[in-house]
Amino acid sequence: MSQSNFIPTLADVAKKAGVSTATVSRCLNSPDQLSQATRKKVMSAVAELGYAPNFNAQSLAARRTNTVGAIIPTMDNAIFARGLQAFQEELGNLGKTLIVASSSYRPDLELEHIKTLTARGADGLLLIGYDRNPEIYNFLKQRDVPSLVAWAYQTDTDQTSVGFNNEKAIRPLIEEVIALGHRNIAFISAPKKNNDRARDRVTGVRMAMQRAGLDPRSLKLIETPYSIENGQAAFQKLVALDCPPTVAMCGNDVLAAGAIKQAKEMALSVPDYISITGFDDIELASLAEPQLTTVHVPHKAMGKIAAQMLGKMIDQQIVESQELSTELRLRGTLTTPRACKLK
Amino acid sequence: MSQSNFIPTLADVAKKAGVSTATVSRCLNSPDQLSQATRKKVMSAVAELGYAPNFNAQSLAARRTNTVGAIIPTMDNAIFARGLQAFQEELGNLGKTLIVASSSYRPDLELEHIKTLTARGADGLLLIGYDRNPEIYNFLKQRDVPSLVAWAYQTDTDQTSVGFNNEKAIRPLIEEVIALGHRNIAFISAPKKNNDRARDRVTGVRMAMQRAGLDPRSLKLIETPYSIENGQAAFQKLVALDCPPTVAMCGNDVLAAGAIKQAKEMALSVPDYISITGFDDIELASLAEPQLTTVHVPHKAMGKIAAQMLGKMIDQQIVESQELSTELRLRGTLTTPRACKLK
DNA sequence: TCAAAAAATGTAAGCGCTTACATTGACTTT
DNA sequence: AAAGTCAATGTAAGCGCTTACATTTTTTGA
Repeated sequence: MSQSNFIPTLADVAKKAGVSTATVSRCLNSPDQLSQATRKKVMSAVAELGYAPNFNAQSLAARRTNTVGAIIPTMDNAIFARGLQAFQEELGNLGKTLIVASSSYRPDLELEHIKTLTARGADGLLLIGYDRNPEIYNFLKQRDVPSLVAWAYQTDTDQTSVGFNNEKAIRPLIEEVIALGHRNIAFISAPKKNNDRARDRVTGVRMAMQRAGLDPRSLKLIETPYSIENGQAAFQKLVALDCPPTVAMCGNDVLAAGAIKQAKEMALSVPDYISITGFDDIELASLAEPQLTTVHVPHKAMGKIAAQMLGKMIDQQIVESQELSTELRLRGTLTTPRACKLK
Repeated sequence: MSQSNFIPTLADVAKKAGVSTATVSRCLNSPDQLSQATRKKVMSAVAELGYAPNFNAQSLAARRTNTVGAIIPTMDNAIFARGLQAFQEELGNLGKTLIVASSSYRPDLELEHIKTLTARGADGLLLIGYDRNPEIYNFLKQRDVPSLVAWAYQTDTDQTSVGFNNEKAIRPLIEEVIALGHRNIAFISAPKKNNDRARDRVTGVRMAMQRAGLDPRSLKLIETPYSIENGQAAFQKLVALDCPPTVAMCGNDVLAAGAIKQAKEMALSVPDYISITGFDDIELASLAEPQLTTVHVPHKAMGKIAAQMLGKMIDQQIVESQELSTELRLRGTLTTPRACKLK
């Protein structure tokens, strides 16, 4: 307790202010219960000592942490980084702190993080997508921790969510592709396993093909984790095919960026030789050359709304799932297929 | 305590295993102190009850949190997102959790977050850059919280850091610019106030000009926060000048991307009419058209090393600041100035 | 003016852990 | 066989807060 790094406690403040610890606690948590005079006394003691409450003690005693956890696949993807940034800002407004963990798209890691965050007493959890072991949902229910699913929206579940329906979101895009005359379609997707968003996008494409009288099984599908390099590799595989597709639709913009890059390296004209589309509309999309045709997703808004919803859920309020709308962004990488121009 | 959402405590485990709470605690924290038999008993009780320690109680009692805090300007910038992702992964390996806060480049917010994170008992703090009120450093010292500065490296301070010297990092780039014959140079920087990294880059440029016999005051400097739009606006201002520069050097790649975009919109050829350079070498850089000449920074490695260093600092080990090296990436956006080709 | 109600404050029992210290046996030594 | 070691475990005192309940003070109303 040398004067140099002495950390004051509630009791120190109480002594200095000449009141009980309960009063100090009240002064900090519900000031209106105190008389003006006492409040002033306490406040100046707080200021003088530079007191800051010990968070752990606070949480332990009050049984709430004012902390929410978010488990995202990776921060190293603009869409999550951006959404999380907004999420965190709004959380700050609500007086809550964020703890982030990333699962690297691995269910086992996700489970582990969920347990850790729960042990830390997270008041609520933000999860990405629906797909996970029911065991996890049971655990959450058992622990009574509210959780919000983001980046996805489904109606056939009681899990609250904020996001969009991926199947529906990709629909205008695939319909445009088909309308332009494409019949030889490829899709570069993230691995569909454990990833409902990726899966729903593919399903959306297949359904539209069916509706248009095309054989959904004719879709050339490649699954590969999101990254520029993987996008390049997948694209290369596609154009090496006997009968290369006239359009390479991509599960997200990062993959699409890889495809564009590879096309350039191979001196294949986009979109004249082959069209390319993305999903997400990150900055990259409008910076690419030509600009990427993609589906715009309101990541920032989603993060903000997620924070508000989770805040309410933590306060035991009933919250309805919220569907956000996405928007087709037609830009330069999509045109009619090479074989049937002017068809 | 209904069977449904009953959360077991240490005491419950102890009772079930027929031992004292101390034994259970030891079993979890230093198992080798126990006899094989007891350990087994305890472990199975733990498993049976699905026990997980309450983090807050743990921290309160043990006076350490196994948590580190990071305060970054924004997650919404690939460099920090990437660095942080690596930081967090490595932290996970060390059994520590990360709490992130973002300051939005505002010193007041940074201070506030530092206080919050300290109150939460963060065992250590990751900070970006050196520039901050001495009051903050005093606070940290007083509270005895180890802190590591990243994304910068300076020798004339006792604050431990991991990063690179921004002045030095930009040197090969500006020297190349000058060597190519550019004499009318512009620099689009982030606001230099409270941002040593931005400032050092400008200083580096000025110093090189001086060394080359150019007047450093002739540097056309624009300060604007990092964003594509701001890059565009700044670039527009530059080319509207009576005597537009032959090269627009940018404080980072995001600004540079904006500049390239604007150049395209104005149909000004890059690099023939005007050269553009960036800093950071984010994915964008090699995706742009033409590819951006920039300075490569090892963000991922920095994040990882930062975690290791901070881990050691928390364990009271002495740690030396570490300098990382950057590398010039000459690509397509830089060439000789229009006025003096073949000079 | 005085009892009753309301407001302000104090008392003290935890919250779920860790850990210094005490205790208990089982083994060594001599 | 007594004394000393040492490993394994138990006891219990906190860690710094919150909050139910008790107590005191002030306000109110008739």
